[in-house]
Amino acid sequence: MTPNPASRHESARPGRPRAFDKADALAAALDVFWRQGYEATSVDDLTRAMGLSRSSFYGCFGSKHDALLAAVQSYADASLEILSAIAREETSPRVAVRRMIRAMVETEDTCRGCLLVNCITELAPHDGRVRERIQHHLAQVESLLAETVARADATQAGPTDAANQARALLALTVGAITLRKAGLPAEQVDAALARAEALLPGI
Amino acid sequence: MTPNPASRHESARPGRPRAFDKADALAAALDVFWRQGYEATSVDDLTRAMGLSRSSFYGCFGSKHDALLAAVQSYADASLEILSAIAREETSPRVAVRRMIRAMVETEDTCRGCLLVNCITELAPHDGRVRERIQHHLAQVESLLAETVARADATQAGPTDAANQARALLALTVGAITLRKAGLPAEQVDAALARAEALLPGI
DNA sequence: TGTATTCTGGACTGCGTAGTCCGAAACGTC
DNA sequence: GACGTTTCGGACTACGCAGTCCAGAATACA
Repeated sequence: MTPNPASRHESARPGRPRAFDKADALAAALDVFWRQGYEATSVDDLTRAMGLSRSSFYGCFGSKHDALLAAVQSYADASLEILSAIAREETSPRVAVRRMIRAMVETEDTCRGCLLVNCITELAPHDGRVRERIQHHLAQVESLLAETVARADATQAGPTDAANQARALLALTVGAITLRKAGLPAEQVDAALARAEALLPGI
Repeated sequence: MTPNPASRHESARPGRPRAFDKADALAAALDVFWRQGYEATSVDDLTRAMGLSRSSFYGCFGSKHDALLAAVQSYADASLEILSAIAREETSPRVAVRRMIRAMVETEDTCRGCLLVNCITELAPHDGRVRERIQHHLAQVESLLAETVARADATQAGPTDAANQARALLALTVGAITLRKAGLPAEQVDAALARAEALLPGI
């Protein structure tokens, strides 16, 4: 085990400085996990993509599993930042919801899907730490959607209803991401999304 | 490679007869793939669950990947049979759609999700044979849903609209399966599904 | 009974795996 | 410049992996 993991990640301490940027390395690792999944990714795949030796990798990230957790956290943080920026800046709640869903479905390379969705299907049932982080993120996204939905229709039944509606939108989004990954053409998935969005009251 | 794979799977030929039932063995393999995924499953896991030796496994199924394809096919066939039975027997199109979605979401053990959804996220982008079979199955399910939706509302825009609506329902279902796998409680997912279903016209 | 054919258990191969370890290099500080 | 600390490259370990192979057992057919 690493003797004192936490203290090794601080800055401004004596000794030879790290020759790589930790954030860059994590981004590279995230990319590999995103494309290949956890089990199908070897530490050699990671170190090659990150440009690190094995000892640098283990010294900095602890283990393959810890690196995944860090990647998941980084992805979730970035994703939530994008979504809350939309919620913050877009005055029309309808448009905000549409843009949030589009932002989740249309990543740079749709056949990779969403890292978090990939981790749910591959790992959630038997990996408690991954599951917890993803559940937390899902809850945050759901809240964000629920707030926006409630803003769109102040006359609706109540917060429970807004939560249910937000969860339905979330399910719709996750399903759209998965159908895209299965190879369905973008137009078909978009048409289905548009059809579903148009039917939700207040949106 | 197996010299003549196809001819080895017929019945009534000379020589020592197989000591196990192929369908039972396939069902056991399917179960393991379903729970663990493809990469995380070793051939030892499979042979142990199936009660076979390695040579029996390879002699009968060819390879780990071929076994997965057979399991996927078997799962898809059984799934489609259940759904078309509902479409055939249920006179109310509304109820039929609701029951079909419930049948897809509520498998015996929801934390395993759906084998086909699992295979999409794990394998679809880089495994053409798995992707083709799943795409074919998704198209069949979508057709079935579209027919039922059209039956519910003969006055609607047309077959394209029914297809879009069916695809939206499919996305919703796939998303609900994934959220269940992520550990969201059944009541919450059911409430979201009910909310979404109630809003689709003609359902 | 004899023969051809197929199954079966288990040993075996070659390779890929996650993670460890050590000597040397590179830095901050004194 | 010397010292303490950290990083780095790469060899190394022990094990798990998918797939092969073979000798023997079990059957159908003649």
